[in-house]
Amino acid sequence: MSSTKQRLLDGALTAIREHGIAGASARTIAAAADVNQALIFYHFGSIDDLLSAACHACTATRVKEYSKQLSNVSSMRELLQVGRELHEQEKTLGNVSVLAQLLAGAQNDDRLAAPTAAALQLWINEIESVLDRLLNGTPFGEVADRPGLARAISVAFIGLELYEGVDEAGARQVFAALDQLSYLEEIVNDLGRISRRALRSKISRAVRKKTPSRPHS
Amino acid sequence: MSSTKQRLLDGALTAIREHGIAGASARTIAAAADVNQALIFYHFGSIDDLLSAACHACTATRVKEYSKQLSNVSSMRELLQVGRELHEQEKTLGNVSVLAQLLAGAQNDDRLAAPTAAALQLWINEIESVLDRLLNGTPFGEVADRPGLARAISVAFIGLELYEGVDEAGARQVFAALDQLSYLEEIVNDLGRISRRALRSKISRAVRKKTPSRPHS
DNA sequence: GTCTATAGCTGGATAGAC
DNA sequence: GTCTATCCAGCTATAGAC
Repeated sequence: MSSTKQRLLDGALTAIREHGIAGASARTIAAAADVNQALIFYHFGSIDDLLSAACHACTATRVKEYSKQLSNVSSMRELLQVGRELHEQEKTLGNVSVLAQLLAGAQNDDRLAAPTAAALQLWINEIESVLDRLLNGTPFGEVADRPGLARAISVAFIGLELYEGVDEAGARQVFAALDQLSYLEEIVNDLGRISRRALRSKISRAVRKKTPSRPHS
Repeated sequence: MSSTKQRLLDGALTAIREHGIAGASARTIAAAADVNQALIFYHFGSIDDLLSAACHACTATRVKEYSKQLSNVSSMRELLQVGRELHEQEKTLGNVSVLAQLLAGAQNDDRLAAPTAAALQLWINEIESVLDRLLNGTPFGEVADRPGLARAISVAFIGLELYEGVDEAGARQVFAALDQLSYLEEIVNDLGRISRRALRSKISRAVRKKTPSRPHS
């Protein structure tokens, strides 16, 4: 990989972190990369394409970094703990989630939408495989919509990252509340142990009685 | 209220919805408001101040609109249903959450941060009062961190709004999964009825045994 | 591959006539 | 309060020398 290309990828991330998606221009990116501005177009064709490539590379790296920790997670509480560490690291790295900025920018830029969705999907896949492990063997696990839950967890985290930027104390409170909530999982599991079979059939019935959500595209 | 001021507030929202926070410039806003560009500075002083005022007014209106529905909510499932309606309406209104765009912009603009946090707080307060009603009398309600949970729900919703913009089908899946999850609430309540006192003490013990999250600032 | 230079816009903000 | 006109900084993108 040509060193310039790599510098531009890094510079794009720096620019997003320091100026947000709105301020990630050819000039700020080139300055952050310490590279001539015109080289962005030579190597990537457009700003959008550079941002997309940078976001994908950055996300892939971070998913890999956390993949091992996630593979050791054996409860919702532990998953939350990993989320907390990830959140702390994001804050240290520059107080902004690159993915959240791209998501915001993608709302009104069609060329950014698909690459951003693809980057987010990397996290979703990772979370889904954690859920697979956690839910196997539990009463709820037999009927749980794991892809849906994985998406819910991932996008909720994005929202939290954005919230952190405007209310740090509030974000801490969210983590405290989720921590508390995660204890309910164990309690439900305990209760389940009391009459596991009854619980299982109750869950199946309750969940299935609702209008089936037909997959749609 | 001078009609021009109101037109500018509306125009700012239109511009955010159509172009995102990055494209909400004096010129696009003035065009959407059908008002001379220089009047933004006469009436509001700066773009940031206009955006802040518009965001606050818009959020206050929408909170009021949904306040009655929220006051009738008597279960998590119903709360989710209101969330779904709100989400559908946002989509119809222009496929973008104004608050989410402001939140993204506020990450790197200090003058936007506090007003955005204040607007978001309007939703958080509303959700918190719903939680107060829902949790009163339940075993978990006695120890639940309601302000924290209200924030968690609110910011998760913001994340979902952003996700919708890049993956519509994925967002639908999230709602389906949450719907499914919301049935667990009833099941847990049922189980609780079996041995309510045992459950209550179990929850209290479990939740309190963790490191107390000291309020911090 | 990298540079300078520049075209052609759009940005926030202000001055000053009315 | 509203308008025109304008300053100047910043923007994306390209042309063309090296």
